[in-house]
Amino acid sequence: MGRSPCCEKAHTNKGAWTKEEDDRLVAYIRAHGEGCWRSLPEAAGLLRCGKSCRLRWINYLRPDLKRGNFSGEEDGLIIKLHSLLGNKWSLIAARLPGRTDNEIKNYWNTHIKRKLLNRGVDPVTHRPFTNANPSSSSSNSELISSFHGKNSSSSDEEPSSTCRLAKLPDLNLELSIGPPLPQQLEANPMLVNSSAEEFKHARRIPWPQNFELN
DNA sequence: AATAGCCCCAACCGCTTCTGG
DNA sequence: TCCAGAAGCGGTTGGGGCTAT
Repeated sequence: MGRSPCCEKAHTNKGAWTKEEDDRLVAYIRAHGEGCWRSLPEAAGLLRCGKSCRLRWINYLRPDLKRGNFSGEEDGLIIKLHSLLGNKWSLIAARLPGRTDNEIKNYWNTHIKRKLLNRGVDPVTHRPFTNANPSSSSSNSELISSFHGKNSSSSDEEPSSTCRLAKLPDLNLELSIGPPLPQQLEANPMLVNSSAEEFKHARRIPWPQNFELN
């Protein structure tokens, strides 16, 4: 019937991680690298399930994490990417060096969603609500909303990704593995820290067939 | 000073997808 | 090609901290 549990729950800790557990996990990964999460807890001497270890490492302990507030630039990027990708947090995180999918998801739900609502923009569709004030200046969300408006002729159907990209020329979705081109770096400094490593987590989302990157 | 309500975020859960045999 | 196990993803929740009353 149900799926077997990912680990032997009777013998695992749950809840907040202690300093000692963090230290053990970091020490183990420093020594052995990220490997088999399922066997890691036992090997590292942790009474946690592998999933929990993976999450703790990815979301909190990784040395390349950027802590602290999101910049305005990151804000705008998240909104744009969300308008294109929806709740594909791992894909969005892949475009924001040092940020995790969980962090972006939380930030979206607690800050950006509210911000868009205050502007009269539906955070799900990125379209203005019918009673939205059309007179304000062109913020990112409004740029996106106005684009959606032009393409929403018949139904709730989402426009194709290629179509969306064509309308958002300032958004670089260079999602192939490899260093960005010099002209791409010049156009978007956010790409400086991008690497194949960032796309490890994004590899499983299939792109639309006609998805043009350049 | 006490406490009720709210906000934020770390962590969990269940499902999907990938991979190797 | 199929299947089982492992990894990854996104939605949801619990609880600690902050603020208002």
